[in-house]
Parts: sequence; structure tokens; C-alpha cells
Amino acid sequence: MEIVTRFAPSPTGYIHIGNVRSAIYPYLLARQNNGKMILRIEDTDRARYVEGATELIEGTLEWLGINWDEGPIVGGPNGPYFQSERMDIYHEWARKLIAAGRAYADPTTPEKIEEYRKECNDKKVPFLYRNYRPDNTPEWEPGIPLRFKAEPKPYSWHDEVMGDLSTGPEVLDDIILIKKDGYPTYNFAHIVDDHEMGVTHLMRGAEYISSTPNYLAIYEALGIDRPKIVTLPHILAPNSNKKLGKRDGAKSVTEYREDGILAETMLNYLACLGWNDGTEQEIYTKDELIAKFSLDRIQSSGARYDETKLLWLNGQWIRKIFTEQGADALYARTLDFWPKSAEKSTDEYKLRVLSIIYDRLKTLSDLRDMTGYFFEEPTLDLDMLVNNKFLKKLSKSETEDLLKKSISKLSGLEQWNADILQNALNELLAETDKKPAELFSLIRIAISFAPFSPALNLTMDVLGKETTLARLNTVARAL
RNA sequence: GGCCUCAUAGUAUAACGGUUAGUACAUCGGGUUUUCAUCCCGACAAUCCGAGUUCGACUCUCGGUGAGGUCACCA
Repeated sequence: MEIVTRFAPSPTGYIHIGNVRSAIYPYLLARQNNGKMILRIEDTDRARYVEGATELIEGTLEWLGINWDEGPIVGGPNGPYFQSERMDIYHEWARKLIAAGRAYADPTTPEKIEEYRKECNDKKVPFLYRNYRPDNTPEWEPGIPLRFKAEPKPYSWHDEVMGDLSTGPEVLDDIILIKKDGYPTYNFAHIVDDHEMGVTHLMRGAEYISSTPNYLAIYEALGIDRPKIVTLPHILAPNSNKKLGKRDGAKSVTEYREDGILAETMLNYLACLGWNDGTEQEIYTKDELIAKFSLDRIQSSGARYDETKLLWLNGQWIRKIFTEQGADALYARTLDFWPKSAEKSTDEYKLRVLSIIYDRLKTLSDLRDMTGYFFEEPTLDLDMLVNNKFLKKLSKSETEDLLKKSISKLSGLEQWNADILQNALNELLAETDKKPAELFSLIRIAISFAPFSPALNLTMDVLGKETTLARLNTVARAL
């Protein structure tokens, strides 16, 4: 049987890392089995609808490399893929339930319902609407909500992640199927849609476990088979034990792109948060994830989101792309991340800078803070020079002398490349009888005034003879 | 509060009922001719508690405890 999965977000804003995994796992499962992945937009809550949210969702999936076989943009045989355009379908299925005596129009006002609820709270008994089911119910027509008529009984079912689950009859209730405004609730719409679209694996967060018995009752009343249920454990916020949400400051997935996190990193990290293949592998390409993913190795407990590990992984990916795909491939990813001062520099020059600094990057946006001195004259900061832990041992005249000797040595070089520069530095060490820490720190700071930089010979090579000497001379004059 | 779920180092996780409980991040120390980083080496650090089953329990059972989820005309 063909495997059909779906990601069904509601367009109420951006996708954040707390819920994007509900898109990744269905995608991996579908691709692994040559199945289908459906994107369905659950836009039945008009009050929470956010203009542009659908495009945001599509853009996020696209960035992550998660493509869908049916859904917005691509279409498909089971459309429409916006729930707001499927009203007739829901109403048709609703009438089946009414005909079967399993749904009723409920004229009770919200105020009255609130009274019932309060009454139960006061008596400290659980509030179940089915205990207040009205005796006489009108014909169902637009403007009146439609409720399911629950038949309380225990349920047990199998969850591909959580195992065998069960509940007693007390959780079954008369839930709303169609709202006053005619739109279906999630509770009803997703069941109809998953059925109509042939979904075989329903993957969603752990918050749906408690309402599952009510859904099982609806499948039953509708006389339809249900998909396999795959409950995904929550992703926990860094500083609380609660599931990660927007209130915890959960950033949108695309915000990470702007921060210089690679899509490969994001996919890799999130896929492995709550799943592993049992080996000690840490770095997975998308293809490897597709090949190795398995439902039975999804964790049943929540996993805490750890940005530190994400950053580490991103560094690994930056290096992986550089070594496996080449400097050009990595450079192509960095275009939006250079400091403003780099605007007038050529691609070739920036590529050289990238090639000597890439292994220090945790995010691509680190380029902005770490490469300024390659593109503009650094601000003279003599304190930095004098207070350096190696240089402060030197007297002022020693420093001046060392700088002069360096300038003289370097300006005498016929050729200027990394090897020649390293030789020259080695000779300088021998001639001046200084420790590497002293000589190198002096030159390094004088040409960059940065807290850290790539290897000295490489930095000078990229900077070029003229710039290097000009900066050294500037410092020599200022001392 | 009712119902449901979960529980291995700080974090993410591995371990047919038999391992000195493994790995990675983080932290700390060391090495690679300066710094920061990479890379390499090393250290610290865990089976929530209590019974039971068993020759033997991280693993199975029961009971606690702790944490979370859910009880909407939101999804």
C-alpha cells in the first residue's frame, strides 16, 4: 500500500522549531517509501487567520528542502487543499452523521454553556457537555453549531510511537463538529480530509493524545478506517519543561536562515531531536535521513531544544560543505552575510577571505563580525597592542624595534604568498630571538586590531603586501 | 481536580534480561610555532525512589515521586 503522509498547518503565523518537525517526519517517511506527502492548509479559524501565513509556511518548507506532492501551488487529485474551500465536503459528511443519529444541532447559547461549566467547577466534577445535552434539538441549519453525539465507552488503540494507549469512557464528549459560522472544527475536518485524501500515517504532536478517543468515535460513527497514528513527542523550551512555543520566544525557522544557519543543519538537528538510528552518527544529509528514518526509533519522551548543539552542528555543516562541495559552493551560501564594507570587494577576494576563515564560523552571519579588517582599515587601538598578554612584557623600544624589523623584512620580499610569508616569519623569529607569541601577536594585532583572526601568514597573504605594510607603518608611526 | 503520557550525566541519546552503562554537545585540562576556531588526546558527569519477578533488572511487574499534556464554537 502506498504511504501517504501530510503536514497540515494552520495559517496563523510563522512555523517555529517547535512544530516544524511535524513536517519533517512525514516528509522523510513518504520519501523513504516512495509515497506521497500532502500539504494541507487548515484555515477554518477565520479569527486567527493571518494574511501571508500560507506563503510563509510554503517558504519555510521550501527552504528546508521539504517538497510536497499534493497541496497548494502543485495541486493534485484530492484538492482543494485549503479547508476553507472544502465546506461542501464537510457538510455532506456532517449530514451522514445526522442521518445516523450521531450528530445534533445545538441551540444552547455560549452563556448557558458557560453556566454549566461553572456549575461543574463549583461541584468539582468534570464538565461533560453530554450531561447537558438538550432534549429537543432543531433541524440543523447554518447559524447553529453541530455537535457529535458521543456514546461513552472505553477506547484502546495503537500508537506507532507511544505503543498501546487506552482511556475510559469519561473522556468521550459531545464535541463541536461544525461551528456557528459554518466552518468545521479541526476535530471534524481533519478526519474527513485525511480520509478523503487517503492519508495512511497521521503524525502530530503529543497534545492530541487526549482527544484521540473522541476522534476514534467519529471514525466509527462515520464508518471509515483511520490512518496509523504516530504521536510526535514535544520539543521542550530551553528553560522550562513546557513544550516550546512562540511564548517562549521560539524563533521562526526562517529567522535561523537569516542568522546564518544552514538548511542542512536545521533539518539534521530537528530530525535527530527525538529520533536516532541507533548508531553514533551525528551528521546526516537529507538523503541519509530519508534512507535511515524509522517510526519505531522515534522517542516517546519530550526533547529539549538546545541551541548550543545547533550551532556546533552548523559549524560542522559549514566545514562539510567546504571540504566536500568546495569553496565556491560555500561561498554561494554566504552572499547575504558579508559586512557592508565588503560591498565593493570582488567575489574572488571574498572567496579568498572565506577560504581562510570558514573553519572559525559557527554561523554564516559570523562573517559580518569577523572579517571587517579585510575590507576596511581597522581602527587603531594601541591599548589592544600594549595590553596584549604577550606584548605587555615588552618594553616600548623593544616593540618599536620588532615592528621595524618586521617591516623591513616583509618589504624586502620579492614574492608574496603564504609559504614565502611563513618562511619570512620563521626567519624573523630566528633573527630577533623572540617567541612566536610575541612576534606574531604584534603583527597580527597591528594589521587587524581584531580579537582573533586566521593564521598570520594566510591573513597577510590575503591582505596583500601593500595593505599589510601600510598598516604596519601606520602603527609604527603611532607608537 | 479528572483523564492521559513520560522518566539514563547539565543537554540529546545508545545499550537481545548478562557491557568497567557507550557516543555527541556543553564544561574543565592538555597538544598542534600568536589569538580565536578547527583537528587530536584526556578528565568530570547518569539509569527518579521503593518493592517484586529473576542466578542476574536501565531493561519486565506493581506502588510511589517528579515532570508534562489535555479538559474551547483553537488547531
